[in-house]
Amino acid sequence: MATMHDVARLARVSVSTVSYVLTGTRPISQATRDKVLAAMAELDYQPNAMARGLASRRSRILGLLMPMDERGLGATETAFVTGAAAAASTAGYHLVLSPVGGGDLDDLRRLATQRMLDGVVLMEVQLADERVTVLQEAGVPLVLIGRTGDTSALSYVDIDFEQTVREAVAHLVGLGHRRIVYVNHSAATLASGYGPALRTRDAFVSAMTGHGLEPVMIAAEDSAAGGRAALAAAFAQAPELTAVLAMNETAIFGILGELTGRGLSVPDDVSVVSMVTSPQVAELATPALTAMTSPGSALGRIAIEALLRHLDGPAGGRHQQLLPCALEIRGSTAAPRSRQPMGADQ
Amino acid sequence: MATMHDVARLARVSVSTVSYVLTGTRPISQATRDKVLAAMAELDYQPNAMARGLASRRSRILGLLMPMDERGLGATETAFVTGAAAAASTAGYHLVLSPVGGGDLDDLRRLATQRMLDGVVLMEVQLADERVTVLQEAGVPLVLIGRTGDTSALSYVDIDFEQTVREAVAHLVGLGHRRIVYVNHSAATLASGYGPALRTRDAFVSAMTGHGLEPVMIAAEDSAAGGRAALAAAFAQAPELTAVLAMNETAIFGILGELTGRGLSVPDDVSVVSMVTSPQVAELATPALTAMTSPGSALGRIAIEALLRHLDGPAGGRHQQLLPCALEIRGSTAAPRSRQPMGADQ
DNA sequence: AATCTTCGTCGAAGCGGTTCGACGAAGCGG
DNA sequence: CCGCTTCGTCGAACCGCTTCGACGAAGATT
Repeated sequence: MATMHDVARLARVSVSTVSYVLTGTRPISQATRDKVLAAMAELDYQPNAMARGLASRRSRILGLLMPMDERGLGATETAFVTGAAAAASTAGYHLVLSPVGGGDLDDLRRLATQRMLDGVVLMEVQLADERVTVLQEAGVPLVLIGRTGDTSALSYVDIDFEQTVREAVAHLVGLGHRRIVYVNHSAATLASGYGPALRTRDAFVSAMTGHGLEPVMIAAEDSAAGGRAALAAAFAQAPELTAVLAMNETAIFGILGELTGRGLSVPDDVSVVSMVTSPQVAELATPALTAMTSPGSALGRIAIEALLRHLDGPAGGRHQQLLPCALEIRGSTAAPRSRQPMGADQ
Repeated sequence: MATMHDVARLARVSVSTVSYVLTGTRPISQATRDKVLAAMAELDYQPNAMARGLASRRSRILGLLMPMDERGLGATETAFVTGAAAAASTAGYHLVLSPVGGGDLDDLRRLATQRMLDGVVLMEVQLADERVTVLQEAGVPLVLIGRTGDTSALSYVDIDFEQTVREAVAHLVGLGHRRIVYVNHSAATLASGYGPALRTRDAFVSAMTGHGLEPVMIAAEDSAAGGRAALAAAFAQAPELTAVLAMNETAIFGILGELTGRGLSVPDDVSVVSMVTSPQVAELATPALTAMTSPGSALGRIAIEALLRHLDGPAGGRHQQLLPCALEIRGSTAAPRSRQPMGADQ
């Protein structure tokens, strides 16, 4: 393994010159630069990341802390990760994914405090998130995906749930639906302060009310069984429902199964819209689901770019941005059977 | 940020003594150790990972190179990752996940060659995998999940596909099925030399032949549409089929949809077994799928443990191990309608 | 022409640890 | 009682790179 000294000797320059060629910190004449580059190529030189990190006090490693529960990562999260990785790589940074579950805050603290990470992107932030506190105390630059309850001081990128729900509801209302049920995450999730669940709930209420319609929300466990139960509950509360809006990638399959089980056809009897859903998952269902597609990879890229800005200038200030999901119409929505489309209010 | 010097000064010992307390490389008296530990606690000392890595030539970081395609990570892969992360953490190592796609071999080479990773676990290994070559050239200790074509020189952990297929077939045959179709990954995937697809194909042929039955295999694209097409092809080739064995988590939903579309009921008309499938996914379907559950987290743990053994003693030699999937019977398999169970051959 | 910048390069001092050789103090057998 | 290990500790030399101050050679300024 060649070192900088080897390169310097071969190129007949000093080590510092080699370093300047590498980092561009000081001007170097073209002739010298060429000599050095030739020597590096000949020796197949690769800088030692540890030494570089120690001397420069920057590891050039960014952490992406992601949740890893038993359910696995959806295509949405994956798009997010690849978007972030690409952005980091472009900027010459490595992105390491750390599967810190809820429990191991200590592990997180260690990572942050050992100066191994220049900055961190936090996924799936809770409204009150201990990890944020830990990282702030450790003084690690931070960008959130999602928002804490108090959004004042931190940088974040998040899905614009309000806008997304509004669009989804408008789509259904535009088709002529009046009785629309929103299937959210579980009651426990809501109680735990999961931002997306709470925000969409509120947005749904306000969107429906805005159309002069009555909002009905059902909480569903994240499982197929939960979806089936939720649909039953929905019919109990709103017997004439003609459309279901759901933000629960797991439950939605139960919902569809139960619909079929009741002899109801999608979309003729009941329209279904799935929110924050990747095209891949939407296509799994028969018929393919009309869905609000999340801006996954853009979200990842923007988060990393904001983080990098923080590293360069601490004066950078906060970056706060919301991105809406895009409506993609597939086979699971249509005008309700019993009425004409009403052209509604948009 | 306190350094070792600060700790040494406060404890009135030399830096090397502090280091020995930390690493346990040399004996230290209890009295001194206590003084040092007290000083560390008081200063809230955390060793600097970079400095430690530079001096010791070990980063204490293990890499897990995982594929990140658009489809996302299944629960199977996730279990794998969490198993690996837990094992690494127990041993005092960090595990970083690197989402290296197919393209960026350079990025991989850089990571490996910059001495940032002590060792690497490679997921989703192809029969002929360039990444293996790159890493071997870089001299990075390596453990594979999956196997290359030539298994002689490398350490690996893999699913025992032969055994898994044999069990799945035995289950169906035991129920009385005679016409069983195997839905594999796509023809392109097979052609690309994807080990699991090839091994299960061979195992299926041999298992069926062993029962005196004719093996019928269909290649399916990894999509719901692919599954539907595959089922149509299956009925074309084997009109009286009563059971489908599938190893394609995506296509299986299309298969189920198409079955329902044809007015066939699962499991009464056709039994379905899904291979290398997590309980979470199996439960998504209605009825829940009888599946061969992969030993995900065990696989991850074992891979990391083998890797750590490589780091300690290069004399460690290879570690090669196969783990079978466990049959979990749910609602998608039953005796075929037209015949009695036959008690078959086990 | 003398002085002042700017440019390009060098040498050396760290960055925060690990590790090796050395060395005094005990503990030991003979 | 003496020489010989063993134990516990220290000092110093790195690990491979960045970065700062210095300095000679040009080019610009007056």
